[in-house]
Amino acid sequence: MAKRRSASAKCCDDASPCVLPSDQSAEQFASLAWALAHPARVRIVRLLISRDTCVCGEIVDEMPLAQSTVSQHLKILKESGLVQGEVDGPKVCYCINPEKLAMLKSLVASL
Amino acid sequence: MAKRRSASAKCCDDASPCVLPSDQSAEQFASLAWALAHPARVRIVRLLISRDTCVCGEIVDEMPLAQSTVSQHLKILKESGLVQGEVDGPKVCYCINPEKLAMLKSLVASL
DNA sequence: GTCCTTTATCGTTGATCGACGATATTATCG
DNA sequence: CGATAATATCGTCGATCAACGATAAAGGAC
Repeated sequence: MAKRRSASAKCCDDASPCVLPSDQSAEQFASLAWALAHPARVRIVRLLISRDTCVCGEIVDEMPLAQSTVSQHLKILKESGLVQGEVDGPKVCYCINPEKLAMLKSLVASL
Repeated sequence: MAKRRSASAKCCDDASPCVLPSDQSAEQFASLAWALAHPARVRIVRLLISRDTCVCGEIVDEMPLAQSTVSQHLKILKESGLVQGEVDGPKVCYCINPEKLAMLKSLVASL
């Protein structure tokens, strides 16, 4: 949602980036907020922060959701940049991206 | 979205609150994040913070959106508790709810 | 009382979310 | 190479978002 806003006339023409005029920062903010706008994703992020060791499929076990659903949430988190995935054999280890997390904190703190 | 999660089996039965098990805080977090998960709402919140005087329909002028759309966003912000509206004659003045804002900052900072 | 202004609500439409099961993908192991 | 395990992706479905225009509602002004 935060990424590809529907280009509904009036806001932007053809090739323009379609950010609300003069506020690209709001886009960035909303994009990060969006990543955490779902309880499951909040839990995942908290989990990843708490465990320095990047977990992988343990996340699925922690959540009352299907594996595919968790995978989708992870994808969203990855797209937001808050989370990074690293392939480790057949598994994938996820971890927090500290820079993005710091950026989020900074953006919120400077509200 | 943050409020009435679709109750899709498996997660909760009849009258249960349907929070992800043992994490009601994630619900609260997500609810606040959701309020700011749209660039327009980020801009509105920033606007309200910058102007100590609670603005009203000026918000509409600041945004490239229809009046009804802005009103909808304001409704969402009000429901999140981040913003309060106060009737002033025919106009309505909006302002930030400092407590909710503080709560948001606290939740994010303690990530 | 009637107009005008301001804001909220309604109704619609298209797009996206969020959930799931089923299936594809990829890598290790025997 | 074939089987197994771990993830990702696909396809679907119902619900919600986000936008708009049109209309209702409420208060002030003349």
